[in-house]
Amino acid sequence: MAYERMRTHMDLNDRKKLILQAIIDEYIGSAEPVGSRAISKKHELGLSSATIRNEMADLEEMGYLIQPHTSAGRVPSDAGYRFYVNSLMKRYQLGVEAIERLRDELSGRLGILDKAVKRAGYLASALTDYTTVVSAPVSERVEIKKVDLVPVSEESVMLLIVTRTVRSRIIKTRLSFEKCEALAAILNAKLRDKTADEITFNTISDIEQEIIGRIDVEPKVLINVLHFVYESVSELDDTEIYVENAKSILQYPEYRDVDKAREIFSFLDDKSNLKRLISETGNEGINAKIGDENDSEILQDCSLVTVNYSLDGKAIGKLGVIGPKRMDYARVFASLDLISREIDRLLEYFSGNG
Amino acid sequence: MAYERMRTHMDLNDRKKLILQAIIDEYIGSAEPVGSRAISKKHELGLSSATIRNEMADLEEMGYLIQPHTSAGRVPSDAGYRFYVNSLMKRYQLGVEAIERLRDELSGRLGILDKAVKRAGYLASALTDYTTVVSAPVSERVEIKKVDLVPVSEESVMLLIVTRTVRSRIIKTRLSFEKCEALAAILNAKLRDKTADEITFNTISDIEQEIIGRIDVEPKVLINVLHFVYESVSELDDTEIYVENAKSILQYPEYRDVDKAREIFSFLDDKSNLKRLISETGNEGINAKIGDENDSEILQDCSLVTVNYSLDGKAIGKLGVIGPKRMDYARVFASLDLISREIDRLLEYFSGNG
DNA sequence: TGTTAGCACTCAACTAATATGAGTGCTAAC
DNA sequence: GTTAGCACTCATATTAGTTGAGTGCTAACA
Repeated sequence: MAYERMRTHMDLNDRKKLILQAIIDEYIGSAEPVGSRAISKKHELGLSSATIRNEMADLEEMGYLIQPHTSAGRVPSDAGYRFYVNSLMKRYQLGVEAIERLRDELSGRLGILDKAVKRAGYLASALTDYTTVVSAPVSERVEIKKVDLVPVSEESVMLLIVTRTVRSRIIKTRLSFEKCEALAAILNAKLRDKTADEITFNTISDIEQEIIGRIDVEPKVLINVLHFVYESVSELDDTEIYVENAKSILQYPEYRDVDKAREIFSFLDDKSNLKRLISETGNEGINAKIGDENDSEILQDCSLVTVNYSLDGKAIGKLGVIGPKRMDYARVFASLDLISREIDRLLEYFSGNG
Repeated sequence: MAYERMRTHMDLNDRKKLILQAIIDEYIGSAEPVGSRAISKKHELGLSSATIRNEMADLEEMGYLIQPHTSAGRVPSDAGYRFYVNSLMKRYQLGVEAIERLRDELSGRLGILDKAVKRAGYLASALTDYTTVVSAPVSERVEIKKVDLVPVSEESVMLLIVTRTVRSRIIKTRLSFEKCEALAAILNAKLRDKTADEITFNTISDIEQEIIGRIDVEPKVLINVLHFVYESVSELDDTEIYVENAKSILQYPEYRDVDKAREIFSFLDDKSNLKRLISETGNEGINAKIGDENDSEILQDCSLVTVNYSLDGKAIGKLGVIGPKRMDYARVFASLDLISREIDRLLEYFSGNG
């Protein structure tokens, strides 16, 4: 027992590392338990299957491999993947065309920021062929650039709040074009260049006082409008979350079971799950949660790799890739690295500091 | 043969209708071939299984039923469903609470029209538990209410086009706040209350002439801005399409086969498919396409039920439900009927004619 | 003439028995 | 330390046999 424990903590020698790497590489491709013969043949280690078998037995004892049953090959354990991700994984170089295309698609004829982020999620899913989750920028530092009221019918007015993006909502109220303009002017004077967290209920009360007497609006209407302004401003902080390419889950053999797939789909449909999920990941660089490192029961057989994107060196949103534990980590890491850097660049650009 | 053909065109007597209805009702619930004994027992027709068997044989001969194999029960054919939908189906009454909730959710704290429509799709999927496809209003008659230019950083300006909804895009260009305002004023004077199809390239040229000399902007910048204005206005016509609750597909036994499900997911992911699909449906009232009535290969085992929603009696968008052929048509028809009427009401309201 | 009981027949789906073969661990020889 | 060889294991595939739901047809009955 003492001996066993020693072994468990012993460092892997180079040959063991090579073999473990070969097994995981193999398994990532095949999703089938890997046998000693396959390794001995396909990977040129110059070792017989018997030798590999011995090493595999050791690796299993150390907790890096699992044997589903006596007469099957080996499958990486969570610890095996973890070791692979930390120490074994080869750098993956994305093709130049892929990088070029990415740049184009992200910055090209790109509309609004929300969409840039959504698009980044889409691109990550295209690059990796896994499902992606992306959270739109958290907006504590987002300044209000403009507020506007536009009558869109006789009985309704559209409230616009322009920050780095636009939010809009319809307010059911009768308000003439002129009164809208007058109201908007005051709102702008008071709200422009403020950030969402600077605007309190008091700010709104001030505005109310300002308006009363200066503009002739029914109190009921005014309260209605200001109510929505406040609500909309408060909502600026709401993190939007987008899921892209959920269907890719169905293509991996570990989810041939429809019920399992359905569980994940339901999980991905619930934004509150996703917000929690994505908020629980590391805040620096690229981060992987493998199998049981995920808190959520449903993701025990998945890995989640996330990256932060930032502005002025401060993380403001995350992009994550969800796939089977045997995902192609090297490729995913490379893709996320690239995309996050491109988003950073883009945000820098639009924020006017660049 | 002559006799057979006669039979095929013969009208169904009441008893046959009752039996066919019983079979389809049964099959909609179970997804398993329906046997004569089950009908004889569960539905109080006062007939023995032998009699039912005889009738079933007739119904099969007439093309309304199919026997998957000799020793199985009967399954409705496409023609069977068609007859059911046209003549047999019972009116379905949605619960009062469901209707109330729908009204609340649709009109309550509802933001913008795009979202109302998306929400309607969501509600339809919640009401029926099938996948829904909904196309946002086609905008030929949408008037431009306001155009605005807002600087959002030192190097970028946001272009806003407000119609019944808002579209926005970022233009990378240096433009001071004052110049933005001046430009916006001219754009508004020229574009307000025009519909997208009224604005041609000439309109834009006019505006260009107007601006040159009056406002001091670099020609390059001006051309850039006007280019985007034109492009954005042209894009107003783009039909947006939303799919809701695609995952519901996985819950029906006809899609236990992951590959089949995946096909459909891919199909639903491709907006061009959906646009074609939804444009090929009837333009009045509620419309069903059953099985092979769908042009698309992939939907041969599905039914698609659509309804138009309209403004001033003119259809401007569609809402569709996609599910297995044995879908609960009565429920789907009732749900779509209700929702489309509610949307009509809502649009009427916001358009200011109501 | 329409209805039904009864019976022989069919065939998908389940079960059990058997074969296959990929892969292992262990031993003994190199 | 490495490896050939062999006995052993066990998931998977194959086959044969059984079951039972459901049918069509016939003959008797109201």
